[in-house]
Amino acid sequence: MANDKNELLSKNFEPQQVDDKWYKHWLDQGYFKSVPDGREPYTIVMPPPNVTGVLHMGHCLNNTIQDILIRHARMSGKNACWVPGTDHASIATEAKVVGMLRERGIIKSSLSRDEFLAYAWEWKEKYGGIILSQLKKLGCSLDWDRTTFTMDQHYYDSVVKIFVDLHSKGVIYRGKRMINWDVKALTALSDEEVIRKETNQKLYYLRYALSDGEGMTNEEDQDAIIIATVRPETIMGDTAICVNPNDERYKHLHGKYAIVPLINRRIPIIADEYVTMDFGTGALKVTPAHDQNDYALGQKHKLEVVDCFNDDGTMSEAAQIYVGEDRFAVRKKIAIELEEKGFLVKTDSYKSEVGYSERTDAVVEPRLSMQWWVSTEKLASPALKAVMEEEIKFYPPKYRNLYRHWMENIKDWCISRQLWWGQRIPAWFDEAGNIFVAENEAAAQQKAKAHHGDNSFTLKQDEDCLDTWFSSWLWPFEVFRGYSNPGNEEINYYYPTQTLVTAPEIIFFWVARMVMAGYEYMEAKPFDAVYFTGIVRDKQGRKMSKSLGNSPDLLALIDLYGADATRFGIMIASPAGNDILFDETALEQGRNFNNKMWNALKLVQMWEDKVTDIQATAEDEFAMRWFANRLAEVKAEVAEQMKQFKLSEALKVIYSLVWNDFCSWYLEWVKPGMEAPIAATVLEKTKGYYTELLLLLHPFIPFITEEIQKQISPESGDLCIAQFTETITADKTILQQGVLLQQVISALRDVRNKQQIKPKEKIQVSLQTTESDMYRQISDIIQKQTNSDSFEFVTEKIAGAFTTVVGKDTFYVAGGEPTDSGLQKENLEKEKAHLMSFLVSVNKKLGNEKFVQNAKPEVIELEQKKRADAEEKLKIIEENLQSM
RNA sequence: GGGAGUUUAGCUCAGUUGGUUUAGAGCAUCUGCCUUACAAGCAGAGGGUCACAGGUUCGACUCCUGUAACUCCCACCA
Repeated sequence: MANDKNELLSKNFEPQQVDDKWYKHWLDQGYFKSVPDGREPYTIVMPPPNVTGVLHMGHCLNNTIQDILIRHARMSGKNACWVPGTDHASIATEAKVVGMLRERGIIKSSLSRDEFLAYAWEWKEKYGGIILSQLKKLGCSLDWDRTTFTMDQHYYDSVVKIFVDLHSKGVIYRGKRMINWDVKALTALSDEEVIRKETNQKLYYLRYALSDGEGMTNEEDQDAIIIATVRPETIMGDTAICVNPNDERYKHLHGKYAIVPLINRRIPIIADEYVTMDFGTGALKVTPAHDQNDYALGQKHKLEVVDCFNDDGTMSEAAQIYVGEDRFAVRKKIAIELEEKGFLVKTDSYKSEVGYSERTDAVVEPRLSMQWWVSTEKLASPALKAVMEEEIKFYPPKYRNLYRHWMENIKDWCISRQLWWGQRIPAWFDEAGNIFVAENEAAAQQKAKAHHGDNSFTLKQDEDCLDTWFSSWLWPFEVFRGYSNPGNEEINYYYPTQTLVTAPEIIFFWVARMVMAGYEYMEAKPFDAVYFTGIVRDKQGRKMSKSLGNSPDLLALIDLYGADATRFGIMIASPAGNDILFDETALEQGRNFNNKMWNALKLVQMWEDKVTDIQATAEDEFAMRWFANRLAEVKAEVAEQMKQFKLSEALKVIYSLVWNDFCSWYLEWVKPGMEAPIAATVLEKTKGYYTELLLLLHPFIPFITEEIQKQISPESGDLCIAQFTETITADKTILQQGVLLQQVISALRDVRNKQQIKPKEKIQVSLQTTESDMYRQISDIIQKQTNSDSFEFVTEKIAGAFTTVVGKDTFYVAGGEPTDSGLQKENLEKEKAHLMSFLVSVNKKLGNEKFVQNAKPEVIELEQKKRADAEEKLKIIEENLQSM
């Protein structure tokens, strides 16, 4: 697969040349396929995107995280299984299909159910797979053979069976209630599908004349009652006016009647404490058909219900006027008419929360209607317990509170939708309105026959279908046919799954319900952990949306930067649960990182031509020992972070290890001179370290790591299925020596900068230290890294040289123009001042009797060491200052 | 109206049970470099009274109380 070793590598990494090649290779090798075996499983079921969807930044984040977890598990000896799929998304898809038909000049109502469904399936086959194929571009290591759709036959059947089962248990029932009605989609919505938005409205003050008992209007104002409403178009549905019984202004009106303007309906004036006296006029028009509260009031006071709207939000016959016109058009018109006829007293501007349909963005109409419901109380209790007792862990844990709050206040779930695309409700009615719930028509017939004792009936199936979430809550087990084929090998092996990665927005829609279904049907949790991603926002923190046009084209980004850079960019700053502010510069950072690694590869490959069997130098040995330990240290750190799902942090740490420790320090330390050879052992070790880095990075940026691995070692196996190596315990001493070396190099380079010594100009370094043995093994590195042509140990100050102190060692740098003693004096004075004030604070601490009494011995010891170190260093600096 | 969360360098965030050389990283900024792996780069530097006010403690970014700002969730004031 890999290029020939001697082939010239391109200047920069070109993802377009390698991404597809490797994805195809991994697929051909079947690396993403999982079958149950002796290994421990690591299972993730992908949150199935809507068939209507196209890949957006949210999917990118979500699936990148899942792929990182899955690849990390695969490389950790686990049997990794990641299941893809799509959701039929009843409302959203039906809306798309209706739209498509409209473009072709077909109206839905002119089609039979079967004809419509044929179009819907056609649409699904054509567009439904796009989003999954886009995930391949991202590098997602999904087990494609397991791809599941929520309307696959086994899945559809399971949904229906579960409906029947819950109905037989009395958990599912039918009831007439106030529901949220979507006038665009013409269906009921669950409470969760309603988005409340603060909306500017007008509050209309309307004058309702008081009735003399004969239904006559009286034109005098004192004989009227004024109400405030934001919905003047519903006055035709008014069946009472309500005031607070304690409201002195209206006490004389209790039991009297008022006249609804325009239609002259006579309605009673009732009293109820529900009404707030200081809102509006303290008098409320009661419209039981169009408001939840009014409905409750109506029930209590046995009021008539007048529904003045049609399904689609136009005025109904019952409204008497404006029949067939849209509710919002009528609102404007009726206000004018009311004003003209003297019923409108005034208007105020007013802000309130209005419910919008999540799917169609239509203003939701509260409506009384017969629907199917899931009683959630019993299902909720084990589901609440599992999260509270951390049998299921949430990352970040703050979402436990949110979950608890919802579960403790859970309401029944409206599951019927007046749509065709979805699982049809398995309930049949006879002419008398008896309901028979059964898996299929034959079974319903049997039930009906048993009920009637003969065949004197015809059955008609409920026209409605089920809420999408009533199918997606089975996802974690039915993708393994855990319900349709209970106890099969796969469900036993893969369930419970390990991690669910999803957005907090669907914690109620989906997460909570999967937990309920898991306990109800598998008698076990669906997953061990839930990782909540944040919301992807734009640079200014706004949500990405089509209307704002701030949602970047993901595929274009992948084309431009490559999949790895895209994954890097989205992951580098997105801790669990935090919203991420998407900024294209992060992708640039990812691309730059790829180039950095690519160039390191080029460097190492150049060394191939310089190999000899010479011995590694002491400096090489030091560099290698240091890097091996540094690598060990980071590996341990990364392992810990992965365990805690700190993916962003892990990536940052590896990034820094590669760029700073490996490229900036290690490679420079072992780099041979221009014409000099390199020891074979050094090259081999270096390639080994590089491979270790690639292993760590592979879950994050799979393509380039696979490519580089093949470049440095064409015979090696594929990184995709490679296993992480064991971690040794890092040696603290060598790590500290490494840090010291870096500090020395930086300090000397700083002197060069401050003295304005040109990079090409050599410097001469002298060192006054008590650790000359240690420095002897790294002196060549220091010289190489600071471009100095001499390095000597001395016992006193070098005249005319620039003095700088690192730790307890004093360096004298000569070279370039004569030293500016003012500058170096200033430098040392600054450091002196810093040490002095530091000493003051340490001394204060150590001088405090209570501190010495109460603090832990190791803390006191540390403070004493701090003091000793600071004093020693201060002494060195003062000596240097004196000799200036 | 109720609940939760956030507030640390210009930006995005780390900071584990209070003590780790008087707060770390990346990006951005500034200075000097086209040094043959890399200018999409290299080297170096600057930048924070840890939102504010109290309290507990020998010691607070870390614990407690209050205040402010922002974010999210839930909720039937027309």
